Amino acid sequence: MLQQPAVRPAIRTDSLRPMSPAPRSDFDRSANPLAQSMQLMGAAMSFPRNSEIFGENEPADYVYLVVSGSVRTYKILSDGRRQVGGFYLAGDIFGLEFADDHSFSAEAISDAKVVVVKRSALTALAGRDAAIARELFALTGRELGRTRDHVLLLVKSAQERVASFLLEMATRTSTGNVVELPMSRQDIADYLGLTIETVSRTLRGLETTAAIEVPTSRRIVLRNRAALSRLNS
Amino acid sequence: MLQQPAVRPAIRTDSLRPMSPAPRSDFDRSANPLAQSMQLMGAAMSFPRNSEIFGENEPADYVYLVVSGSVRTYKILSDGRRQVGGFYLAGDIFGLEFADDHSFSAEAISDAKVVVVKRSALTALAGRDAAIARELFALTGRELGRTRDHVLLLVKSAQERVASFLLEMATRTSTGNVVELPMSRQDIADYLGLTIETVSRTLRGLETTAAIEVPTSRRIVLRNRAALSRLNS
DNA sequence: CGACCATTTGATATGGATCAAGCGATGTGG
DNA sequence: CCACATCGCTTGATCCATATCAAATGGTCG
Repeated sequence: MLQQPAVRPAIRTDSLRPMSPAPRSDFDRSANPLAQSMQLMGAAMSFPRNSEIFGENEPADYVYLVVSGSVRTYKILSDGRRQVGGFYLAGDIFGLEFADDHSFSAEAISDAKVVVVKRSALTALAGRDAAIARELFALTGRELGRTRDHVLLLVKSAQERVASFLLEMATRTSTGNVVELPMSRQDIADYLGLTIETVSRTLRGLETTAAIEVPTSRRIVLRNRAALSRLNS
Repeated sequence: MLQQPAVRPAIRTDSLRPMSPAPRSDFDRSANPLAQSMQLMGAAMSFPRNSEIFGENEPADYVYLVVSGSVRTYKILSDGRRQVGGFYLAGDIFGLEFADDHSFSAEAISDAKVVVVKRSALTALAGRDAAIARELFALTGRELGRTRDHVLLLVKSAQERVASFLLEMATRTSTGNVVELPMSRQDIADYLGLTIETVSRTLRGLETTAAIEVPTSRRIVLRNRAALSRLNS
């Protein structure tokens, strides 16, 4: 059901160092002033695939910017099931909290470079710089919007959930009609509130109706966006 | 399935007037500085039961504070189903948006008094008053937290959803173990992503196990919170 | 090559939806 | 003030989408 027991490496301060020249998938940090500031203020860290970045109930003293790779946030429910709260790709900011502690855990989906900024430093900067404050507020608003969409996703049929997910990923990665999924079927299932079997079968179903192609399990080609959107609700 | 077609009264400016002496269930506005400011800045309006306060896709030019009564926000999905986003009781603020338009509709569940504040006025005030800005930010954080909890709710079993809902309502209304529900079974069902039949049967089930009592359909007595919490996940 | 792990595929079980009545409270017109 | 219509809720019978259990397949890495 749940995948491998989470490795839990201590945060490795030896990997704190200035960013090296950007590898291919690094985020263009000139785009977003908040991400830009975080780059300047923060420390770059590397997290190997499946390693924990922070844990639920740990103090939320840092905010994180994905430079490369991708990240999932999740929560383990009392019955052992895992609910994935969201996926964060290069350029995305995660770990934003309003309470003292994190309400989710975060793990690297693939080897990830992340810039880590002290939350207190960020709020202090927001106090001095109104543009940053606005940006931070807007970011929170986007996170809220995304979470509201997640709620809507979870009341739809399996087909609708998978179709919505694919369209969302296509928008976020914007590589034409080819979506490279960084996450496993289990991650997708736990995000959509389905089982891996249902995700797999649903993808197969969409392939059968020629809405998508699945050349490899991590690569999906959208063949008929209109059909997917029609399912989208 | 969906209840009566929404009445759609124009906003009645004749009800714009200073607050009269608080009726019994009015919110104690001294508690929250943001609510306090909204009281001062805003106009009081009354909305009859089931009337629309704002509609999805309308410009989000106002923010709302519930003075008395209660409010639901919701969205109609393409297949006609309704998803309730949340319930807002006296003292709660709703209608907060970060885009130009509302992403949900809002209706009065029972006759409701609401204070309406221009969004631009509120953001202007936040620009001048750091305490208000903080409060607004914190409010957004709470809304985000509540929405994240809603996500977690929707992946649980019917029993767990209903139990969680009852516990949440008990916390929010804090009338000991007696919960007076302002909303219909249909409202609850659409919030929990279930049908009214399932909500009804699940309440009956909880009653059978002596976790709750249901003296009238709108009144629930929590007899065994521990049992409910155990279901809560 | 062989082991391991993710994914797919198949067979069956089940929780909640759907369809269909029944029931009780509330309000309305005669 | 009663008979009756209405509406929200409950209860019952059946169906179906997705979960669960089980096994086969395929890709990756030592």
